[in-house]
Amino acid sequence: MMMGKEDLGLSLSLGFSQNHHPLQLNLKPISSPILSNLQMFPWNQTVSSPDHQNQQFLRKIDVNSLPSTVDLEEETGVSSPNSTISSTVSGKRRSEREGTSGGAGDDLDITLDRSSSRGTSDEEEEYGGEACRKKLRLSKDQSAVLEDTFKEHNTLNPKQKLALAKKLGLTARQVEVWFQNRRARTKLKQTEVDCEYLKRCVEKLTEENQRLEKEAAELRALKLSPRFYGQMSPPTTLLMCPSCERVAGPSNHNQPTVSLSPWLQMGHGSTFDVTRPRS
DNA sequence: GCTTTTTACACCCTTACGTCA
DNA sequence: ACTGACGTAAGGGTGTAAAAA
Repeated sequence: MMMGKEDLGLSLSLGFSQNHHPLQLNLKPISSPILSNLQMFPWNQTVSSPDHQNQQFLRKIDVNSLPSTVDLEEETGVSSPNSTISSTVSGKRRSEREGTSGGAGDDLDITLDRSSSRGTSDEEEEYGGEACRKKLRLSKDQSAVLEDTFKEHNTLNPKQKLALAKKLGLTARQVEVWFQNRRARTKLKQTEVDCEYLKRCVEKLTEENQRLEKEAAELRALKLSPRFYGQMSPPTTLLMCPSCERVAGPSNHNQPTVSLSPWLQMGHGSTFDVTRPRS
């Protein structure tokens, strides 16, 4: 099955160590271990899952059980008294397209308009009685079931969608929309978490950068001081030849000055100053 | 076997409605 | 009662992969 764009989502992992080890940037198509702990649901589950997953799902939701309109009315009456259910909307309905392959969507539409507890003739007149979008407010129970299902799989195949729609007394399109919006909400929250994390990374990197710049300035000052210059031990890190960019081996700490360049031992005739930024 | 068209699905952006402070 | 902010159901556009022609 196809992969959505967000399956290619970029995650960024930066590791900070107490010993100022190099930062690690891991760009990979999955969430970082740190961020994934904050991630509520897996992203890479696809509807192309094996049949056993569908069967497992269908075991929980009885495809053959009719939606309980009585229960639905009770739910909307108790937990969502202001629910206004109408699936009659303008524009091309996806369920119409689905009807060509499944045919069950039409049956599901029957259950909708009856459960409106606030739909009045005034409102029908206000909206012209047709072709105007009236927003459905899902009941708490419906939302809970949808939420539980989403935790199991954040996408549904057509069978699962229809079964869930039947169970909840909704249209397949409504279930589909709910899952789509739910995925969007999850992604948004994850983006916010990632953003916060990256902000903290920037702060730490800024601090680290300032610290290193300060350290470099101190080293430059130290080098310019003749009193300390002669006492300096040769550099033990960042020994890279400026001409060929080869990294030298460990310097000899018995050598008194930096003038004994490891590059000389490597056959180079010149020295370079690791305390001075290369231009 | 290859190309084009169709179909189904997911995502994104946006709109509009319901709720609440 | 009014209003703005916010959450969210739903519409429409677009991209993509698989199936069909």
